[in-house]
Amino acid sequence: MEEKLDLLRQHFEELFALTDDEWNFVQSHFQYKSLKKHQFLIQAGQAVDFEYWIIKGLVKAYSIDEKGKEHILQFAMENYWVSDHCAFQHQEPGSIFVDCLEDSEFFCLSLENREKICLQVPAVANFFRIKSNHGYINLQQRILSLLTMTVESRYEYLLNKLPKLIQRVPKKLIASYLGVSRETLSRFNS
Amino acid sequence: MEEKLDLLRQHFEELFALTDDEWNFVQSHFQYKSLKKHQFLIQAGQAVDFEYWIIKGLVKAYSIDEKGKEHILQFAMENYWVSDHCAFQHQEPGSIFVDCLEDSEFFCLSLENREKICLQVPAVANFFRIKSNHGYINLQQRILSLLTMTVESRYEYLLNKLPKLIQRVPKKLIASYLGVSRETLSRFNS
DNA sequence: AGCTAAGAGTGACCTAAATCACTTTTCAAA
DNA sequence: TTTGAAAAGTGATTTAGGTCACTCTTAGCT
Repeated sequence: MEEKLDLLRQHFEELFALTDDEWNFVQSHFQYKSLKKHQFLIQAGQAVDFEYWIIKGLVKAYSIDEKGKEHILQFAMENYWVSDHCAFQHQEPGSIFVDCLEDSEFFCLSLENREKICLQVPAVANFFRIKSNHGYINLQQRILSLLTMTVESRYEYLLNKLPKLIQRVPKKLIASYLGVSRETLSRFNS
Repeated sequence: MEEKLDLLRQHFEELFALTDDEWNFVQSHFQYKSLKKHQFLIQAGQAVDFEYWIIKGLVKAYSIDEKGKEHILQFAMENYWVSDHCAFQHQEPGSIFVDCLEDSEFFCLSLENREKICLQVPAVANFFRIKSNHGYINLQQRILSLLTMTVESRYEYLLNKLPKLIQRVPKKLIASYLGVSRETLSRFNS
């Protein structure tokens, strides 16, 4: 467990250094969780008590439409943060699912604890500020790619941006992430 | 100008209170700018020196594809923050345009000044942390709406979410925001 | 008030991608 | 090592939405 917490500390300190005292305070607000492939981290309709930092593994966050079709909002792996951020922030029942594509391990942070460590340790507030900002920028680029690019160039762009991800994820899920049918994506690869 | 700065202070204090000293420090890092309808706040290819808080007015942020077609990334009005966040954060030439749909006024914040006030005043770091988080949540919902909803329901959703905006913006721009052609949107309205 | 230009509606036609149906390949669990 | 299920490929058909061309309407400007 010590090494796992070290990874988390390194993750924080990529942006802002923490004193040992600060880190001890911060780390005491996380709890550990481990799940097997196919298990759910978050289910629509249920309370979303945590955001999760992924120590190891791979998950998909997705919503299911009226026709039962799955739409991938995000893939998240080592060093990523994942949650139903909307439900988490407003402390209401979630509307998306998050499940494991591989056996995965997480550090869990409740909203109360997040606010506590942000108010207590300014470096942590700044960490999440910068992280959120990066996330915002990424989502803006994804929106632009959905609005401006063809399916084919969206796929190439993703291949280029996250090559390791593609190896770990079935193509039908990539298709869903790109907003295109499995069949159409298949016709481009070949 | 005093009343305008008061508006900005109110905006900050919606989330976290500031002492008068803190506020004086913070506000000294902003500068005022005013533009007429059709003038550019940001142009692709040029440096993006600021993020902008909108005191009054309405702007559109958009990118232009190879065919010269405009794709709206964001509309922003009173109390919104707008920039080419990606270029701003990385201090590189921008890739989007922002221009005024109405005469508009702004408070401008440079990256250097933003970091300065965030490190100096934790409440400001927390303010931007929460704001970024809200922005992230909004963009996730927009992505989901692009992936899961039909054009018609995306339009209804937007009408419902930002009714005042629709009144101030030509429908062809709404169409562009929704990722659909002017003609197709027109057929739904009627 | 009159004029220009932008915005908006609408019909005809076209195309990219969805859908459906089926086959082939890959992989993991018994 | 077999075997059943998930993943992936592919052909035929359908369809939502794009594009083009034109008209009608609205809003600034002088």
